[in-house]
Amino acid sequence: MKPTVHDIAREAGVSLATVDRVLNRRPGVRAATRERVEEAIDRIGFVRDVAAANLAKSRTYALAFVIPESDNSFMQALRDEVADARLRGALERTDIRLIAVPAFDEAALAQALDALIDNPPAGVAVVAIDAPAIQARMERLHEAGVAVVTLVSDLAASGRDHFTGIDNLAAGRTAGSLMGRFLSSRAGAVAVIAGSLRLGDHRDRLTGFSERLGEIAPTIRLLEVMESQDDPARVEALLNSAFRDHPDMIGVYNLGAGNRGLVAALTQTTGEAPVAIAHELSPLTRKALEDGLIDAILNQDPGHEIRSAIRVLKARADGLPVIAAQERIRIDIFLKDNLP
Amino acid sequence: MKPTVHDIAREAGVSLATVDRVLNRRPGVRAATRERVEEAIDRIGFVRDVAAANLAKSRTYALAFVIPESDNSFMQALRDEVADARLRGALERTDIRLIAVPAFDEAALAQALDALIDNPPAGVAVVAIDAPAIQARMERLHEAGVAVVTLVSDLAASGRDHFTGIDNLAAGRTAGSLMGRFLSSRAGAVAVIAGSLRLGDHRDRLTGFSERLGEIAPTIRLLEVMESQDDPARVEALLNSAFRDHPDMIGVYNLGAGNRGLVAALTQTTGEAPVAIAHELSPLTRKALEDGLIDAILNQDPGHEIRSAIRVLKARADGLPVIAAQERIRIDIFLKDNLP
DNA sequence: AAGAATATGAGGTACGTAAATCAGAAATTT
DNA sequence: AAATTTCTGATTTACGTACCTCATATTCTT
Repeated sequence: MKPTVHDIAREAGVSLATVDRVLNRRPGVRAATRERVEEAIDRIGFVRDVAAANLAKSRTYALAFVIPESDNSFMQALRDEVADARLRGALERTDIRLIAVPAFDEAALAQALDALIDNPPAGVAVVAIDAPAIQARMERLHEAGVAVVTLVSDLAASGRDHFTGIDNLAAGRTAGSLMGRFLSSRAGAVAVIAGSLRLGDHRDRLTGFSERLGEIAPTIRLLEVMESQDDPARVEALLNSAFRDHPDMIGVYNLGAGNRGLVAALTQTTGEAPVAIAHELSPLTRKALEDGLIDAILNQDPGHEIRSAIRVLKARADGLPVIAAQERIRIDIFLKDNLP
Repeated sequence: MKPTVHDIAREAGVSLATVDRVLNRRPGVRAATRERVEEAIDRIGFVRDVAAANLAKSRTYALAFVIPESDNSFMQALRDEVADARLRGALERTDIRLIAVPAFDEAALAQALDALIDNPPAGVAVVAIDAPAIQARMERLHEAGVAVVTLVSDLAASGRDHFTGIDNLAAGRTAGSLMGRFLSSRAGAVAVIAGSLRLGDHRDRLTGFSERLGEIAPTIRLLEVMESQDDPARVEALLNSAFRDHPDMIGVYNLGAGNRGLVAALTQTTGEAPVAIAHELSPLTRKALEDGLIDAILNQDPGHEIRSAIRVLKARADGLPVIAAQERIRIDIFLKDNLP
């Protein structure tokens, strides 16, 4: 039979109250007694029954998710996943609030965080803009005992407890590998479009891509990176002019959002189709993959990210350790053949 | 506040006992009353608190995993994951038994299943051999009210409730895509090694691979498939002779186990390295990826599979529906750049 | 209409933990 | 040695559900 708190008490020769004090780090236990209890816990292999504990605590974890209200499908999916998690809240004893803030708007984000500082939940997950004002607020939350997680895009250095998102340098390298191998030994130019190089994740992807492509396909000429602000129209315009200016363009990597523009530009190309690689699986990119317009999609699963963030926030709120390996978000590669 | 059974009782104007009878399908409730209660449940949006329910039931789910005792790293990993899940059992209220049976041994598997029929757990997960004797036993278990899941390798048609594993046809196509694209427009031969074509998953992979490679790279000459019985030594021998017999061999796909033999054979090749694709990430294949010996690894995550199987078995044991989308096992593609 | 059968109500205990109270013991200070 | 502070024990209630018993109400049989 699974050992219970009563077994600890008996085993350590103390009362239930003392066991409770030790288990829940309440004061009023001499060091010697505490050790006796902990030793008994180890000896009989007691594991707290989380279900019963939560039931007794009737604890709910108040969590807040701060996510930009961009209309790109990835952020949309992220918000949808939060909404889903919100519905599951009753079962998981979470009370989740979704706070949508204007995208790229540092002031609005800062304001949202200030509101959270005034009325702090147990944990906060933020798709952060890497700016001092934001970092300062993250640290303030952290110091107030709030569990803090950055989502998708990390801060350079911050009071965050954890980053939930992919390794964007590795993602860029992966894109570089695929581009290089798909192009094989062909010679020509490759265009790269970023949303904004002020975003840490976009910078990392660019770095990784350039490095790896250089290693694997030195004959390729990498065009200067273009910035789209994640705007599909701009992506399309930039690409169209690039195709015009560089007739030998044989590859495109869109490392940001705005894939609608990528697909539009690719549809218009004539002659041999360029190799196209982009990020984030959506109905649009899925169809483009199936149609052969796009050759590979790198993806981070928004559902995984939200669920991981929730697990981490709950664990941190309880002062429990996080199993890093379990919370690593994978870089998925999708071809038309392994679509989920 | 989350509604409880008491709220249902009040709302439906019945006693707690009646609510309990309705919730747990106990007899002794008139149809009209039952409807009143169910209507109240819907109206107030009651969701049973699973944690409290399990606590009250002090229910544990007795589950059995039947897995071949092959020494290849994937089956090893699968068994390790079961062992891990076993340790978590106290928390998740599962009592998991791992039954290792000799690989490829139909009689031993049948015997193991017979033992389970005599002393049926709540759920069984089996890495099944596709044979009538096995199917019959699966159906017998199913009819005895045991939740039944096939693991990794599915049966053609069976009384199973669910298949936990990847779509192997899609996996084969994915391998075909990668092989075709990595080889680009080169001409030459590609070798395929299977474990045994009597295994459904290996057959599917082969079919997918051949189809897709034919579509994408018609200039490639596909050598006749070789069978290794998942034995590394045989894989190596087969490959060595293939390299000798076909000097234009530019690609290898090992769709079964025995990657140690693949790596050994690849290490000995001279001249331009062939494109190599294999299944299952392990320390060995990981290193081969990093060293550039292997170009891509397709992977199914054993941890995901075991956890998914447990979720499905628990849900089935409770008569709850399974969210198919959530239980789909993905085909992971790993290059040296996106290793986890 | 009496008896039998079936529905329902009322109330309790249990699951394993949290959290509180209060009394008494032990250690520390004065 | 007395007063104070710090530990510890004993006991209780609560969380939401399951499951049991017993009593009473309602319906069905004959």
